[in-house]
Amino acid sequence: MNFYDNVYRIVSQIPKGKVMTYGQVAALCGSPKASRAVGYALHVNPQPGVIPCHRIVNRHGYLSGGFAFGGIDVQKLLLEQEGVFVDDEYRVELDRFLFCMNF
DNA sequence: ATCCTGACCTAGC
DNA sequence: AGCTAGGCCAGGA
Repeated sequence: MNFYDNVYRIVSQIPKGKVMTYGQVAALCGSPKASRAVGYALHVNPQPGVIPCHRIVNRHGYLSGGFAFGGIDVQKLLLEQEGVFVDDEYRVELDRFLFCMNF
Protein backbone atom coordinates (compact mmCIF):
# COMPACT_ATOMS: atom_id res chain seq x y z
CA MET A 1 0.00 0.00 0.00
CA ASN A 2 1.16 3.53 -0.73
CA PHE A 3 0.13 4.46 2.77
CA TYR A 4 2.82 2.22 4.20
CA ASP A 5 5.40 3.70 1.86
CA ASN A 6 4.49 7.14 3.15
CA VAL A 7 4.83 5.94 6.72
CA TYR A 8 8.26 4.46 6.12
CA ARG A 9 9.39 7.55 4.26
CA ILE A 10 8.27 9.94 6.98
CA VAL A 11 9.73 7.82 9.74
CA SER A 12 13.01 7.67 7.85
CA GLN A 13 12.94 11.48 7.65
CA ILE A 14 12.98 11.82 11.44
CA PRO A 15 16.37 13.26 12.44
CA LYS A 16 18.57 11.72 15.10
CA GLY A 17 17.70 12.71 18.61
CA LYS A 18 14.04 13.36 17.79
CA VAL A 19 10.87 11.33 18.17
CA MET A 20 7.43 11.39 16.57
CA THR A 21 3.95 10.24 17.48
CA TYR A 22 1.77 7.85 15.54
CA GLY A 23 -0.85 10.53 15.10
CA GLN A 24 1.62 12.94 13.52
CA VAL A 25 2.98 10.32 11.17
CA ALA A 26 -0.55 9.36 10.20
CA ALA A 27 -1.42 13.02 9.59
CA LEU A 28 1.66 13.46 7.39
CA CYS A 29 0.63 10.33 5.51
CA GLY A 30 -2.66 12.00 4.66
CA SER A 31 -4.93 10.32 7.20
CA PRO A 32 -4.80 11.90 10.67
CA LYS A 33 -6.93 9.07 12.04
CA ALA A 34 -4.87 6.27 10.56
CA SER A 35 -2.65 6.07 13.61
CA ARG A 36 -3.46 2.38 14.00
CA ALA A 37 -2.41 1.71 10.45
CA VAL A 38 0.85 3.50 11.20
CA GLY A 39 1.47 1.22 14.13
CA TYR A 40 0.66 -1.75 11.95
CA ALA A 41 3.00 -0.50 9.24
CA LEU A 42 5.83 -0.35 11.74
CA HIS A 43 4.73 -3.71 13.09
CA VAL A 44 5.41 -5.43 9.81
CA ASN A 45 8.60 -3.34 9.49
CA PRO A 46 9.86 -4.77 6.17
CA GLN A 47 13.11 -2.83 6.41
CA PRO A 48 14.62 -3.10 9.90
CA GLY A 49 17.52 -0.74 10.28
CA VAL A 50 16.24 1.48 7.51
CA ILE A 51 13.14 2.38 9.46
CA PRO A 52 13.90 3.78 12.92
CA CYS A 53 10.79 2.49 14.65
CA HIS A 54 12.35 3.32 18.01
CA ARG A 55 11.72 7.00 17.27
CA ILE A 56 7.99 6.42 17.23
CA VAL A 57 6.11 6.86 20.48
CA ASN A 58 2.45 7.19 21.40
CA ARG A 59 0.61 10.36 22.29
CA HIS A 60 1.62 10.17 25.94
CA GLY A 61 5.25 9.87 24.96
CA TYR A 62 5.49 6.28 26.14
CA LEU A 63 7.15 3.58 24.09
CA SER A 64 4.57 1.34 22.51
CA GLY A 65 6.29 -1.89 23.47
CA GLY A 66 5.55 -3.63 20.22
CA PHE A 67 9.31 -3.95 19.76
CA ALA A 68 9.80 -5.28 16.24
CA PHE A 69 13.58 -5.05 16.39
CA GLY A 70 14.66 -6.75 19.60
CA GLY A 71 12.89 -5.38 22.63
CA ILE A 72 11.63 -2.29 24.37
CA ASP A 73 14.81 -2.15 26.41
CA VAL A 74 16.80 -1.96 23.17
CA GLN A 75 14.47 0.78 22.01
CA LYS A 76 15.11 2.75 25.18
CA LEU A 77 18.87 2.24 24.79
CA LEU A 78 18.79 3.34 21.15
CA LEU A 79 16.93 6.53 22.05
CA GLU A 80 19.42 7.29 24.79
CA GLN A 81 22.29 6.68 22.38
CA GLU A 82 20.74 9.21 19.99
CA GLY A 83 20.56 11.79 22.73
CA VAL A 84 16.92 11.32 23.71
CA PHE A 85 16.42 11.03 27.45
CA VAL A 86 14.04 8.19 28.22
CA ASP A 87 12.27 8.06 31.56
CA ASP A 88 12.45 4.99 33.78
CA GLU A 89 8.88 4.27 32.72
CA TYR A 90 9.91 4.24 29.07
CA ARG A 91 8.59 7.74 28.51
CA VAL A 92 10.11 10.46 26.32
CA GLU A 93 9.80 14.20 26.93
CA LEU A 94 7.77 15.20 23.90
CA ASP A 95 8.13 18.82 24.94
CA ARG A 96 11.83 18.63 24.08
CA PHE A 97 12.27 15.78 21.61
CA LEU A 98 9.05 15.85 19.58
CA PHE A 99 9.99 16.48 15.97
CA CYS A 100 7.51 18.64 14.05
CA MET A 101 7.82 18.63 10.29
CA ASN A 102 7.84 22.19 9.03
CA PHE A 103 8.05 22.29 5.28
C1' DA B 1 -17.10 -9.90 0.66
C1' DT B 2 -17.50 -9.90 5.89
C1' DC B 3 -15.74 -10.08 10.67
C1' DC B 4 -11.97 -9.72 14.03
C1' DT B 5 -7.76 -7.84 15.56
C1' DG B 6 -4.02 -4.35 16.35
C1' DA B 7 2.73 -0.68 18.23
C1' DC B 8 -3.51 4.40 18.44
C1' DC B 9 -6.40 8.71 19.29
C1' DT B 10 -10.41 11.32 20.91
C1' DA B 11 -14.40 12.01 23.66
C1' DG B 12 -17.32 11.11 27.65
C1' DC B 13 -18.04 9.75 32.66
C1' DA C 1 -7.20 13.61 36.52
C1' DG C 2 -7.77 8.58 35.38
C1' DC C 3 -10.58 5.00 33.18
C1' DT C 4 -13.87 3.19 29.63
C1' DA C 5 -16.02 3.11 25.15
C1' DG C 6 -16.13 4.10 20.25
C1' DG C 7 -13.99 5.09 15.78
C1' DC C 8 -10.69 5.14 11.89
C1' DC C 9 -7.14 2.49 8.57
C1' DA C 10 -5.19 -1.72 6.92
C1' DG C 11 -4.40 -6.76 6.98
C1' DG C 12 -5.56 -11.68 7.71
C1' DA C 13 -8.91 -15.73 8.13
